[in-house]
Amino acid sequence: MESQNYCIAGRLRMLARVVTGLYNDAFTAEGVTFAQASLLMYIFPQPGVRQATLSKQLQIEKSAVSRDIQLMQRNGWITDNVRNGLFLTDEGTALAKRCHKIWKGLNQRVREELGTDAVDGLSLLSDKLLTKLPKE
Amino acid sequence: MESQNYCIAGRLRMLARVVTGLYNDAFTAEGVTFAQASLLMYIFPQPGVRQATLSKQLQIEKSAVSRDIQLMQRNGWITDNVRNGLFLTDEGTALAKRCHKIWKGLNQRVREELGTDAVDGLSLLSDKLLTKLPKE
DNA sequence: TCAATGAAGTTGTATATGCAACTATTATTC
DNA sequence: GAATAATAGTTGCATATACAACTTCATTGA
Repeated sequence: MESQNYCIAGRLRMLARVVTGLYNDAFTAEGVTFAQASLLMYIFPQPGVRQATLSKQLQIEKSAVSRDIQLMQRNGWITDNVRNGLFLTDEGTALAKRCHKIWKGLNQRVREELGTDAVDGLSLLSDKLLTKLPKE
Repeated sequence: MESQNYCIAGRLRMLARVVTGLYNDAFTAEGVTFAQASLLMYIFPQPGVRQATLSKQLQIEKSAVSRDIQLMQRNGWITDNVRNGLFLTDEGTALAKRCHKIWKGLNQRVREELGTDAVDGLSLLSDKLLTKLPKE
């Protein structure tokens, strides 16, 4: 092999940019970004979830979560009193469901196009990266 | 398998956040972010490279490249007359070399900790994602 | 030559993130 | 129960990105 010394971080960041664009396109019809749709879909099945929990689950810095939540609240998708756990409004709930439908189809399609091996490759990488390299 | 339906985009984005943090830490001593170090290391071997080329190589939107470059220019790492190709200043060149040294060690270490299989998994995923799913 | 095209860059606007420092809330210990 | 420690959330500040619209140049035809 030749280019077998590419940058792990650089490659992952590039792929993240590419798939983000791909997924974002699928959600523009709903007027949400993928990041927002993702949060909606994380909150939906765990009503009352704490920002700190989402921060760990998604590995997003707590201040970033705080701001994402504030934005979603301004959009009317999350109720007030954020410090006592997160709850979707009716509108937020409906949106989360529509996003999930979109996501399910898209993610399935992407998995098929990538193929089992590539997806398994991601799973393996993911496992190693999240368990072997956590901040000590 | 159970959790075999995770979100491809979500996972990639999470991994990108994690490795970004890891690589950023390694560059803080030099006062650069990984994103900046990466650009320096891309420009170094291709003096006079165009923003449009970097945009394609890194899959970063051209306006984002433009702003990254402006910032690096303000930092004194890139010469003026950006519209005629990018050139590192002496300071930028020296910094690029130091960054490359840091990167080489870190990336090697990360590769070893991840293991060949995980890295191959990333390579495969990368190949599929960049060839099979490009914006039509 | 000069108008039409197209590529490259820039700028307005917005989101997504991170780090540090600060505040607020809760839990622990004397 | 009050002081202290720990956890959660927020805010100031900065970078990284994206999309759309605009500007600059360079190319190409008639």
